[in-house]
Amino acid sequence: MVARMAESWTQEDLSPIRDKVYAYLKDAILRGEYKAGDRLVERVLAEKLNISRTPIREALFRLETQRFVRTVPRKGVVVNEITQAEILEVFMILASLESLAARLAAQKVNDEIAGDIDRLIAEIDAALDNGGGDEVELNVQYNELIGRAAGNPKLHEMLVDLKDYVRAFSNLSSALPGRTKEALREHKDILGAIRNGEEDLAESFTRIHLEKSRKAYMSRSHV
Amino acid sequence: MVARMAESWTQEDLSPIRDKVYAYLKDAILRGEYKAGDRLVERVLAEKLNISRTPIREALFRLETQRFVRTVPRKGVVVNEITQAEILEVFMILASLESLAARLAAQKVNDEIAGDIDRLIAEIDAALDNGGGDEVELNVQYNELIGRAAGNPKLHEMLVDLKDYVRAFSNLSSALPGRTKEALREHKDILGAIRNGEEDLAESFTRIHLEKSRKAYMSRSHV
DNA sequence: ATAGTAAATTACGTTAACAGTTTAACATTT
DNA sequence: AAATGTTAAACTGTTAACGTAATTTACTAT
Repeated sequence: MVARMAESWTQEDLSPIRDKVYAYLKDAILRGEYKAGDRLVERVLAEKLNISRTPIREALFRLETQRFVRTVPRKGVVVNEITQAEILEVFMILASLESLAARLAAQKVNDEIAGDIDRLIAEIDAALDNGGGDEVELNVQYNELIGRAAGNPKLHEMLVDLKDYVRAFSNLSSALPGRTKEALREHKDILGAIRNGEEDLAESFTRIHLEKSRKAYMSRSHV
Repeated sequence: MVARMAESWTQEDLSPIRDKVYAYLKDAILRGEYKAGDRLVERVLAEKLNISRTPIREALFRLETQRFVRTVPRKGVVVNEITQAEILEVFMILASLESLAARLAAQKVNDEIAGDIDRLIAEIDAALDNGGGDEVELNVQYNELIGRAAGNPKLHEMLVDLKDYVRAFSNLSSALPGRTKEALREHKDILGAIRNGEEDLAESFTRIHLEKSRKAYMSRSHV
């Protein structure tokens, strides 16, 4: 039938252009292609992506409410420059919310989640032995698992946003060489505590983990 | 000088229309003028406010990223209906972040903040004696004070957003008759703990306060 | 009378054009 | 040569119009 083909086509194309632009720009900022202070000129972007200015503007407004860019009235939008102080503020908030998530996950752990945790721990072990693996992917899985286990989608969403925010403005993408392995081990400890339903331990481990991450970031950015 | 006059004039008119529309719509949602499920038709709003659709759209996009409305592609935007579960999720997050703020405030308390706290406590006492006063204003002052004392603007901003969110979708504006006085007393306890630099106490009081607020909300919404 | 279909209406998605402001270059004057 | 005034280019803010998809309405045929 033609209808089905048309449906799959429109389905693909149903997402407004603004969403694609938003994804493109956010990714570019997260990857460091656009750096703090860079101007994002609507017409330039419109020509580059071969669309009109409107979807660009709409994407920029979304980035503005998430503080990735700031718009100066009548002047334009620039990639936000962020102070070290603000990053430390976010680390503090992250510590609070991540430990909450860990505690909730430990409270609500069940057989299904436990199985998922076992699988992820096994993958982490393998990565630690083989000296690497895809740490980024493991990190994503870790966050997804905790988010699901905590049973609080709103919390998960906020955590994702906050981590994106930190990542964008601290160039944490290529983290410290020794730190990734350490982080994996810390994740293992947290997952183990959650698996056993030990709320207090899961929360403490998470707080320690975030504190170490913060120190690693600070020692790096002071160079 | 002409320059100063011109400056104050442009200052006034510098804010784009979209900001005014955003303020108008958000206020309307917070006041309950637009309720969950109501459609917000761009053209209708544009005619009502005597402007074109574009600033309307821009304001709606901002409201969308803050989850006050949701837009269905090709259909339009409606005021978000929120589940009870999600409100409870937000209460949990609020408890975590507010207790963090209270702890930080207690850590960083100084003479200036202590003086402000004393003044606010005196106002609360007066309100409690006179049987009321402007509780809403006292609430705002309480939040501003804690936000300032905690020295974490990002945290303060998130708290404001989350509270707006809860307020919009729980019709908490006209709270329970007995609850406002109780809340004022709890605020007093928290402020006292902060004033004395007692971190643990400030955090505990805040957790208890939020837990009571949650229960009050739940008992109310189950009617 | 009902069901199915076609037309008209509605409303969003996008584009293009216009208006107003800011920035920058340039010329003029001291 | 420096400073100031003027002009032009660039960019955002806003409007209006067009295209398209979805919904509703009305009409026709059974």
